[in-house]
Amino acid sequence: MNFIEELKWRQMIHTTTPGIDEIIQKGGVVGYTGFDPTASSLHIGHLIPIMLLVHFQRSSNKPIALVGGATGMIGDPSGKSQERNLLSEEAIKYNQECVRKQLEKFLDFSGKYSAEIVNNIDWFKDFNLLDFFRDVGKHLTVNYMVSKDSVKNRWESGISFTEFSYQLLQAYDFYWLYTHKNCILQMGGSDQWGNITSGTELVRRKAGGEAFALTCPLLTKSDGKKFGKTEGGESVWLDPARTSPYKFYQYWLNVADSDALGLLKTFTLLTSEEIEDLQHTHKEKPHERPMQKALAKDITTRVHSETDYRSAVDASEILFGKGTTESLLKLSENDFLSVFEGVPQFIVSRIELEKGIDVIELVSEKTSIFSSKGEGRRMVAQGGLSVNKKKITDVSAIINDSQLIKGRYLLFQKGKKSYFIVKAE
RNA sequence: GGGUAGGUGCCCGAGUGGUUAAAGGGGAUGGACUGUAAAUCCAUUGGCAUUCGCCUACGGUGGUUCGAAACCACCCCUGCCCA
Repeated sequence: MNFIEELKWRQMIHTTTPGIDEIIQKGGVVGYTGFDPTASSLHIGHLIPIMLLVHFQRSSNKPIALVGGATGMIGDPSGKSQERNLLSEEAIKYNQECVRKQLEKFLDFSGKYSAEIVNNIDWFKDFNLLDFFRDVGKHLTVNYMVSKDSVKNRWESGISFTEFSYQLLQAYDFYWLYTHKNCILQMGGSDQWGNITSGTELVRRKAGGEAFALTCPLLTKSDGKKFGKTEGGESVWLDPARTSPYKFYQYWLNVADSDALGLLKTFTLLTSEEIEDLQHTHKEKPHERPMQKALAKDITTRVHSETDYRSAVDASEILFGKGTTESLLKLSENDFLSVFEGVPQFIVSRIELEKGIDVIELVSEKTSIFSSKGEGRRMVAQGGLSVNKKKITDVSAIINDSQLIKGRYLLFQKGKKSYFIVKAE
């Protein structure tokens, strides 16, 4: 399989430096991509460069994932409209360890083209300032650096010397990998073009060698919203502690039809035939959303696990399928808890519940499912509240302990999608 | 420092003495439709009581008035222009 051809049909190429096709043809190339440890987990936006590495390795090349322990301390100005706060050294150390573990899930660390993870702190920590200026700074002019979009875009609002120097560090990474690991290709998002070419330039001037750049397009959603954010605006993380596998699965399942094709190409390893089949099926039965289902299945399985995928599907069935009060009552306590994991919980006194509590009071005073009694009353009257999957329409209904699931839980729904658990204690 | 325009509900924005809890739009939430989509349509969007009603609200503090978000005074803040 040819790397460039593969990326082409997947529409994952934005720009490349000339001559890359011929170099890659021969195979056995070493290439890398960088990840800054700005958080303790990668999010789905990072999956794009990860997929670049995956395809790279699958087409018989050696991928290197660089964790930016050093560059993460500086902050990349690319795509950022303002100067950012620096993270503490400990935070970065912790983050880079977490990031490293996540990367290990995607790449093959055995065989001829075994992947490698490096950390640029290793070559920067003992690099003193004067040496850096003499050995690196001397090779690139400020004029050249200023002409980069990442710097230009900040010209009016201001950019610190620290962030300005970022591209030199990244350029040096490339140079270091070129000289120590024989790495000749750097990949990244299209916003990285400037930083990457600073690297190829440094390799050319300082080592007289030729290095290559490949960037992929930044993803946009058809509705114009930012890719990788939930409706609520929070990022979709790879770390199950931050974004539960269920939510993760749901994110992909809910992508718009118009986005699904591109996402399938970018994020899954399905072949073009398989993807075409899915498109056909989708055209015939759009309501079944085969593209989204395949997308969600593939990614959830690879990022989490088969088991996580299964339980996400099960949970979705109960939450959104024809789940009824009966199927709800059939769940074991453990299944119940795992299906509703991450759902906001409220605790209500069992004694009060035995006496019976007015729905409106329970929903707006004992808990904050609704923000006021007025709102609660309104919503109930409009059919916006269900208890244990049954709609409540009577404003004066009384909730008591006989309705508890497993003798302990009440499942409230605001509308169709928002769930709340009330626990009796 | 001088001049000028302005500060209204989650946001934008109308309103310039009384049927104004405050037009309109956006957003948000709920409902219908549906595919857990998009589009569309309907409803709700200060709090309490829900039955008349009561309370809190239009930058802040006082004042004029039977009555003010609107008029006056002072103060605070923001935009723009000039030095």
